[in-house]
Amino acid sequence: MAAKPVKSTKTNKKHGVTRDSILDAGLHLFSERGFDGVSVKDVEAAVGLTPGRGSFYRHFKSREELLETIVHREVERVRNMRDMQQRAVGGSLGDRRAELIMQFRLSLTGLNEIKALINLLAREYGRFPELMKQLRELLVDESQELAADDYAEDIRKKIIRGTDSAALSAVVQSALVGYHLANSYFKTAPGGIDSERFINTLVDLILEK
Amino acid sequence: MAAKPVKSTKTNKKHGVTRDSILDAGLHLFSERGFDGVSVKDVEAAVGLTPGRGSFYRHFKSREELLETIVHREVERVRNMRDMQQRAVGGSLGDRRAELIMQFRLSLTGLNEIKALINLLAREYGRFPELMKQLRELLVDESQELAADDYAEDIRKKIIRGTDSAALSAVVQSALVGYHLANSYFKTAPGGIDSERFINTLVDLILEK
DNA sequence: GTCTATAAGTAGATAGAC
DNA sequence: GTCTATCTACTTATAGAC
Repeated sequence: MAAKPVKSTKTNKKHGVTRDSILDAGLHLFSERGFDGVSVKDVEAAVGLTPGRGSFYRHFKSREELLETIVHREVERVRNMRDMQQRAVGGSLGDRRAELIMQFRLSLTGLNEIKALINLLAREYGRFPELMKQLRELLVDESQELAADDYAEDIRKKIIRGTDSAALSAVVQSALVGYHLANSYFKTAPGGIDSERFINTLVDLILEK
Repeated sequence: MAAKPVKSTKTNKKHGVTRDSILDAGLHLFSERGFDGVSVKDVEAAVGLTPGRGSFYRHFKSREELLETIVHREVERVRNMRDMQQRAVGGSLGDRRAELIMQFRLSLTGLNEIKALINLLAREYGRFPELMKQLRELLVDESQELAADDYAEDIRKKIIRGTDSAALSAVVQSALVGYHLANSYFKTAPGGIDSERFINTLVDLILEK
């Protein structure tokens, strides 16, 4: 299994550019200017290679392979982060209100964390369906189901309002995502409402009493 | 005032391609493939000109001018539509619940109407700030203030819940926009919740009792 | 692992004939 | 109003020297 010669333990970078530095630069460039707005030349320049000399191709076989690698790495990174946080917050206090507020805060900071990834894929809408699917699973499918289960229990206990826990989960998630995107795309909080005020209003809305 | 010679009443198209047909084609092409994904050649082909011959430039001085004209036309179109609907629904029934449901339905169909425009500008994030500003005014600033006024009155009358009408307006608008975008970008209703179920849950949430 | 050089293609835009 | 022809610039990607 460990048959490869001992060149270096992990990132054998000698003195040149690391694969990771290309991934980092690519994520931010693609996110800011779109896939077509970033030439291989731009990426080379960003990591300190002489622009236009094609040294990029020693690291990735094409511009498209770079994009795929970036998305995959980012999705995994965020999935791990979310799972860790979830374990940390889960049923920590008896106070459901405080717990919801904390959860919504984490949702917003989580969305902020993958801002660049969302941006990147939103730009390339319809062009890389396979990559889009990865984002959907992470952002919608997985997140929403988990919350819906909690809401169902709270509804039984008459802690939160309503009867349709799945729909409630969709409303809450949509509100948080919508708020985040309005902030992100228009660089202004909708109606000038800051995130704490937004979260408080949302929590008041779903809590019974 | 009416000094121009009587060439033709409105769209003097002789027999060639109309300016409007280029705008229509441009909107849909840009929306589907992004600004950089659509060459002048593509636009020419779409309206029946020989691709690659540059006849496009008799109608618009550049590809960028085409984009600006498209956005301006679309924003005006939707603003007019919204204002007409608003007059039609305003205080029509004594039933506030039915009225809210109707309003949210109109919001969602309105968002659907400008799907192509939203798509187009979301792709070019950060590149055409002036055009983005037009969309924000239409979609966030104008819409949200109007709703907030209604909510403030309803809160006084104890018809709807909460104390912060501006924040409530932001939550509602964010939920609707978030729901629309999830549908639009992932081509699947979040959590499999259809729009009527979503709207009902949202209305139940904000109504007192 | 980076450089030089270069191939082959496509883009936006213009001038002028019809 | 459309077509022919063309200029210039830039793109992805490869081959081979160091």
